[in-house]
This record gives sequence, structure tokens and C-alpha cells, in this order.
Amino acid sequence: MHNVLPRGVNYLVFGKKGLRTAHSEKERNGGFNYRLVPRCRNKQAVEDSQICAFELLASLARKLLLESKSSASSNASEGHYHVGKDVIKQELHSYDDKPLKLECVEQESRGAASVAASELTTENSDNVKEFKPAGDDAFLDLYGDFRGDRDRCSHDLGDLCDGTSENGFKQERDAKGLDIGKSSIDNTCPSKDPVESPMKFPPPVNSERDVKLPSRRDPIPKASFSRHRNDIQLGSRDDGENFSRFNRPGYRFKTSRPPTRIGDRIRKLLTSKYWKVAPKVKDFEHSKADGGMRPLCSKRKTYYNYDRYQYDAHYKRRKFFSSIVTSDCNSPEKVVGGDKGRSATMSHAACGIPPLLTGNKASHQSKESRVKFSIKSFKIPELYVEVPESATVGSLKITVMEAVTALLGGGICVGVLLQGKKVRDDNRTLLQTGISCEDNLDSLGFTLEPGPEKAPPPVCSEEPPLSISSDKGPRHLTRCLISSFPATPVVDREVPDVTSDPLLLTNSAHPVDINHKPVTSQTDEQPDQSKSESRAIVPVSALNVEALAVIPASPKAVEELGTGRWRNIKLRAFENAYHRTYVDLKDKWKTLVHTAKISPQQRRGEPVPQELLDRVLAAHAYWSQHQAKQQGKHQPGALRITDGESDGNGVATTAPADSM
DNA sequence: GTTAGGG
DNA sequence: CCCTAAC
Repeated sequence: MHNVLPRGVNYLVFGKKGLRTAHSEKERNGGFNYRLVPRCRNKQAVEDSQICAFELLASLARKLLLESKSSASSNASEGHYHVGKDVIKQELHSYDDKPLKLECVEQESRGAASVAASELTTENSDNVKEFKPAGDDAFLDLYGDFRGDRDRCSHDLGDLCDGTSENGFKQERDAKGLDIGKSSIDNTCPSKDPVESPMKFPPPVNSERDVKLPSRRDPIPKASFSRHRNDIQLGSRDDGENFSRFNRPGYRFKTSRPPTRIGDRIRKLLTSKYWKVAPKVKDFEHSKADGGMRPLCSKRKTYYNYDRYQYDAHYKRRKFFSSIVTSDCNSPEKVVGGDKGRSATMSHAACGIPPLLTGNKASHQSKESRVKFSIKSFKIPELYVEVPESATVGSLKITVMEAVTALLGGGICVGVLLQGKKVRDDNRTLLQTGISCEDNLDSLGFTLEPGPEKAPPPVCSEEPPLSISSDKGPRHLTRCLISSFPATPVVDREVPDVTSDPLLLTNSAHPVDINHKPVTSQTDEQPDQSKSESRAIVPVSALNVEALAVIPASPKAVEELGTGRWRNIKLRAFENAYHRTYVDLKDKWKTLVHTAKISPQQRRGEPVPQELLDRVLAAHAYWSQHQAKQQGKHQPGALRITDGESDGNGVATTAPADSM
């Protein structure tokens, strides 16, 4: 981290003294003291949560700074992670509408649950997954909100988002100590480099992935993760969409965290606490639970690309994050060391806390006594911002915001610390872990960790299918999908069908994939849109999911059948979308065409993958000339034109409509 | 009942 | 999305 920082740059640091140039590396790294601005006041919970999340992070960062200064020695090794005495206290009020309050307060170490955000683990990637599974409803809601947030965000961030910056804003983390580094990450998440292709979506959480994730990975993951982040560059979007805003010339934010510590910690955790128990929780759930804790394939980079997809994902994640926080906050009473015995009025689960926190616990709650605890603070790893001296305060704020956003966007995982040790085994019950004991509750801590890039948000899109097809399938996903044409039917699982089957299957798509669980199916779809990615990610990348979710229908069917045959298209591609009519399809197409014709800046709402738009345009042009109607034959291959664009494979050609 | 378009 | 007009 520290090392990473370019020497030639002056670092502005927020500190007690205010904004000033960082004189020491420590400062530079340690960051900044960021004052939370009471912004969250009465807006929708979602918004609040989002903002709060940000604020929270900022406050955490501040805290970290303080800590770093105060306790250099002790912390040297782990200090940051420690939820120390001074902690940022955050109070989140009801998820409902109450405004969330974040306060930087001096707390006693004793604070019930303090989160050490400092630890960013690679594991995060799973967060999304984890979350998804757990709270379907909640998730859905969140998701819904999420969108709102996103929009809001875009607005709020305004500058951030709007092409203010040309240079990408880079987030770099220190790998210090992290041996694994990027390479590991890369390996892990092969397929996508967010930066590389606009089409790439955040890696969707794959069922597969979940499965794959071993209960625990090496400690290394974290490190890798962190590094990963370092390498990530924001703003490298191809599309040149709004996201460009994130790229600000000269502005960089880097998040850094002491690798060593993490590694050590992880090791400790692994060695000292490694529980194998995996109750009955299904894989799916496990993944959820683990999400927070497990190192995921961290494709953080993805997050940093502010592609539309990513952007979406990003927000989703954020939302996710928010949700978590909110949940915590929601618990009306902060019960700090609640015991089993206590009847928990508001358990986290109740609060809607994502599986992560609730985890296994939730499943057992019904029968078992509930453990109550409140999270008073989250600790975040160092997050430092690098900005030119000439930068304005406003720009600094923005930069910080971006950094935080990026962090959030990446997805945040929640880590659980018990008596200073990180509890990695998600499968372990609270009882088994000892978290149910009051005594232990005092030493219960939570950390906000960088989430896996891939898994998370995409969720929405993915999930819907899951929820439908599979029991667990989170509903949230569904909602996400709703926005999109195909998805809409969603809940019913049509989405999968729609997307994959109709068009995709027909052509090229990967039938096999389709067969997979809903999630997978979605993934399949994506392939259409993003060739490489989808393939690489086989499972389904979050990105894809998102794309699907966000993006309305794809032109695939239309490409095959041609415009003007909406009824046929509907029957063919959206047979299961009962709520959709061919008129809807037609309108959707119209909208897509319109969208494709206007400049990205003029577009609103969920971003539509440029590939899709290209295909739409191509198909539209093609059929305009060929008059679809007359051409009774719709050869799938007919519109080869489009192929080149998005899917290298013929798939694309035929598949275009999947999304639709 | 479909399709095309405007709003 | 809805509504209307034209097939």
C-alpha cells in the first residue's frame, strides 16, 4: 500500500488538523479522517443506507487514522483491525424510514459488536451470494432500493459520476505483505477483467462458485484481494458512459490495508479456529454465510470498472452493504451481549440482515435461543486517498466518495471476529462458535471486508431464477429481473427460460448451461452479450446476470424473426412470460432502438450493455431493410450482422433476444 | 387478434 | 405502458 503510492504525488489527508498534505507515509496510508456529513436524513431508507454506508466507511477510515496514530506499536501488527477503543459508533435506525445516524464516537472497546473494517478479505466475493440466499425478501427490497440508490447515487455523486474525470481513478491497495497479490487474484478470476470489456459484468455469483468455494481458503485470499484492489483502476470504461465520471484525472484513491495483518489473522483463524461443521445448511446457504467470511475469487477489478454493469453491480453491492448496516441499525435495541435466552425481538435476521450476519443462526433461530448483539462500529481497513494538492475540497470529497464507493461497490463482506480472532467457518453455528455466550458477545466484532467482485450483485439477476427454480432462490433476484422484460416474468422462472431458451438455446447458446440451475441459465444468457466473459465464467457471472437483469430483452429473437413479428417472438422467446404481451415486446424493442440511437449520456435508467444496443441497432437496421414481415423465414443466422458485435459466436446473432 | 405508432 | 388506428 504505502509502497504503492507514487512518490511524486502529494497526499492530502483529512485529519484533526483538517485537510493537509500527508507528511508521512503513515498518514498517507492511514488515511484520512473523514468527517461524516449528515446527509442521510430523511430519505428513503435505501438512500440513507447507501449514504450511511459511505459515511460509515469514511468514519471508519477516520478511526483507523486515529488508531494508527495512537497505537502504532500495538497496532503495528493488527491494530487496524482491532476495533479499538475509539470506534466509530454508528447507529442506524430503523430500516424503515428512520434516518441512519453515523456518529464518530469514542467508544469503549467493549462495544458490543465492533466491526473492524480494516480487514478486507478476499473472501468477499461471496458476499453477494451469501446475502442473496438469505434474505429473499429483504434482498429484493434492497435490490429495489438499490436501484433507486443507484440513480440517486448518480445524481448525488453527480460530479463523481459525470464525466468529471478522465483519468481513471485508481484504487490501489497495498499488497504489502500480501504475497499472493494480484496474480492470485487474476488466476482466481480469470475471465473477467472488468476493465477489459465493457460487457463484462461483475462475476455473478455462481451457484457453481458457491459450490466450489471451499469452506475456507487460504488466508492468502485476502491478501490477494487487497492487492487486487490495488491494481484496479477505475474509470477504465470502454463505454465512455457516465461512469467516466469516476475517472478523474489526477485523482486516485487507494485503499490499502496491511497485508501482513490480514494474513496473520487469517492464519490464526484458520489454524486456531477451523471448524468443519457444516450443519444442514445447504451449499447455497453456506455460500451465503461464507460470503462474508470466505475469500472469494476476488475480482475486485471488476468493481472498479465502472461499466454500466459493474456500476450496477456496484450499486447493488452497495445496497447490499447498506442493507447489512441497516439491519444492524434496525435492531431497535442494540442489545449488546444478548444471550440465547433472551427473546430477541429484533434479531438480525428479523432486521433483515443478510445471511452473513445472521448466517446459520437464522436458520436455527426458530428453535434456538437467539443471540442478540448490536454492531456499534465497523472497522475499515486503511483507505487512503491520493489527490493533487491543487485539488479542491470538493474534489477531495468526491475522490473519497469514489474510493468508498468503489469499496462498497466491490462488495463488502462482513467478517466476524470473536475475541480478536476471525471466525472463518461460516458453517459453524453461533453456539458452536461461542458467539451465543454473553461473555463472548462482548468480544464479538465485525469487519467490513472487500467483497468479491464477482459474486455479488449480479445476484439479482441470477437469483430470480434461483428463487424460482430452486427453492431457495432469492426473490430479490427476481425483482432485479423484473426491470427487464424477460426478467419480469421472472419470478416464475421465466427469466431463465426466456433468456436462455428461446433464443439462445435455439442458436448457439450453451444449452448445457441452460440446464443448469436457474442461475446458471442466466449466465448462459449473458454469454450472448458478453462472449468471453460468459464463457469464462461459465457459471454465470454477476455481470451477466446484471446485464440480464438490467437489460431488457435482447434482440436475439428479433434478430431471428425480425421485427414486426412480435407475437411470434413473444411465443418463441417469452412464452413463459405470461405477464408480457407481444405489445410489450414491441414496445421494449422500440425503447431499445431508441436507446441505442441516443448517446449514452442521454440514456437514463439502467444502463444497457452497449453490445446489446449494437445488436438491437443492427437487427433493427437489418429488418428495416428486409422487412421482417415479408420474410417469412427467419433464419437464425439471418442477422449475422450483429454477430460480430457482441458475441463472437453465432450465439450472439441468434441469441440477441435472450435478454428480452 | 396483430401490428404500428403516438403519447 | 396505454391507446388508437389499420390490417
